[in-house]
Amino acid sequence: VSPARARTSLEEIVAAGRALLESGGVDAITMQAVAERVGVRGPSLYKRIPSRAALIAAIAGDVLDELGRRLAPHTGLADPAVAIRAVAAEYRAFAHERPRAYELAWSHLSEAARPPVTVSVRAADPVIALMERVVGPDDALPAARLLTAFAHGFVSMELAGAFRLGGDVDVAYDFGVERLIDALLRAPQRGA
Amino acid sequence: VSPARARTSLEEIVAAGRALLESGGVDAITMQAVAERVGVRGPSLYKRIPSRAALIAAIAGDVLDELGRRLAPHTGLADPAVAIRAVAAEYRAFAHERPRAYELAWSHLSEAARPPVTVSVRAADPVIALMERVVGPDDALPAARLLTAFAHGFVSMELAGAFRLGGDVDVAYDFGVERLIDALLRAPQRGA
DNA sequence: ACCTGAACACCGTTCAAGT
DNA sequence: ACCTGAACACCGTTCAAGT
Repeated sequence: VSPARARTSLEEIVAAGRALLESGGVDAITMQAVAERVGVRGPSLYKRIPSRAALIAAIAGDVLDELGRRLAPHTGLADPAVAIRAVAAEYRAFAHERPRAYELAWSHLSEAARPPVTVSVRAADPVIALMERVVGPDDALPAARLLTAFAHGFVSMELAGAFRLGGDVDVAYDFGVERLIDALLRAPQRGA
Repeated sequence: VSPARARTSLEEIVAAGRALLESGGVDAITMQAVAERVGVRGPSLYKRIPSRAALIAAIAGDVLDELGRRLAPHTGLADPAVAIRAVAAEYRAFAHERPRAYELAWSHLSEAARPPVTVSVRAADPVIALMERVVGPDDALPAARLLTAFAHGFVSMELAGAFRLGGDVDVAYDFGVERLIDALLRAPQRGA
C-alpha cells in the first residue's frame, strides 16, 4: 500500500487565497474555493493550516512581506529627502495596485504578525535606518512612526473612500510628504 | 384581529450590535445574537435592516458619528496649536476607549459612508475649519488630510499591534503631533 | 404591519475509512 | 502520511402562515 503523497503546499494555498482575494474580495476566500484552486478537497487543507483565520493571517503576512521587499531599495538612496519621497510614492503605489490585499493585511495584522515578529520588523528596519540619517538615532523610531503612520493613514483613508470632499488627492499626498520632509529635516539632530 | 405592533427599532438594533461588538468582537455580531438582545427572533430583524452587512455599516456610521461629536468641541479652541493638540489627543483617546468599534468603523467605512455622505462630512468639517485658521483656505483641505491621516494611521497601527519595536508609543505620538504643528504653522498662509 | 417557525443554502471543521 | 466523503454545528436569509 503506497501512502498518499502531498498534492499541494502551504505556499500554493496562500497563493490561491491571494488570487481569490484579488478577484472576489475577502469573502471569496472560502476553504472550499481555495481547495478547488489547489486541486484538493476542502478537508485536506487542514493538514497544512489549522483554520481559515490562520490562512487569512498567512495571506496578510505574505502581503506585508511583498510590501517590505518593494520599499527596501528606495530607503538607501543617497539624498534623504529624495529617499523619503521615493518610499512614500512606492508605498502608495503598492496600495493602489493591490487595494484588497493592502486592506486585508492591515485589518488582520494583529494575528498575522504574532508568530513571525520578523515580518513587520523586516519591513520597518530600512525605514528606521533612513530616519536615523535624517534626525539622528534618538528620534529615528518616532520619526519612522510619523512617516509610516501618515502613509498608512492616508492610503487607508483613500481606499476606504474617506476623501469625498473633492480636492486633488494626489496633491494632498504630496503636500503631506513635503511638509513631513520639511519638519524632519529641520528637526535638530539628536543623539550620537 | 390586531396587527402585531413593533417590538424594537433600528436604533435598538444598532445599539445591540455595538454591545456585542464590545464584548465579543465583530464575529459576535450575529443576527440571532442581536435579535435575542432586542427581544425578537432572527428573521424579524429584516423588517428594519436588509442584511447583516447593512447592519455592520450602520454600526460603523454610528461609531463615526460619536467620534465626530467628541472631536468637534476641541476644534474651536482659540490657539490653533492648542486646538490641534486637543483634537489629536481626543482622537487617540476615543480609539483606546473603543478599540473594536474604531477598527470596525474604518474597515467598513466604504459601505458605511455610502448612503449618508453627511456622516463623514460632519466629522471632517470642524477640522477643516480649524486648518483654515492655520494654513489659510487654499491648503486647508490637504492640511486636514495630513493631520487626520497621521492620527488615523498612528492609532490604527497601534491597535493592530504594529509598534512592537519598543520605544515609548506616547512619546512617538507627541513627537508626530508637535512636528505636524511646526510644519503647518510655519507653512505660508495661502489664499484669501 | 410586524412576528414567527420551518426550511434552504452555504460554510468551517471533524473524523473514520481509505490508499 | 495524506486524501476523501459524510456528517455536524452554525449562520444568513426567505417565506408562508399567523395575529
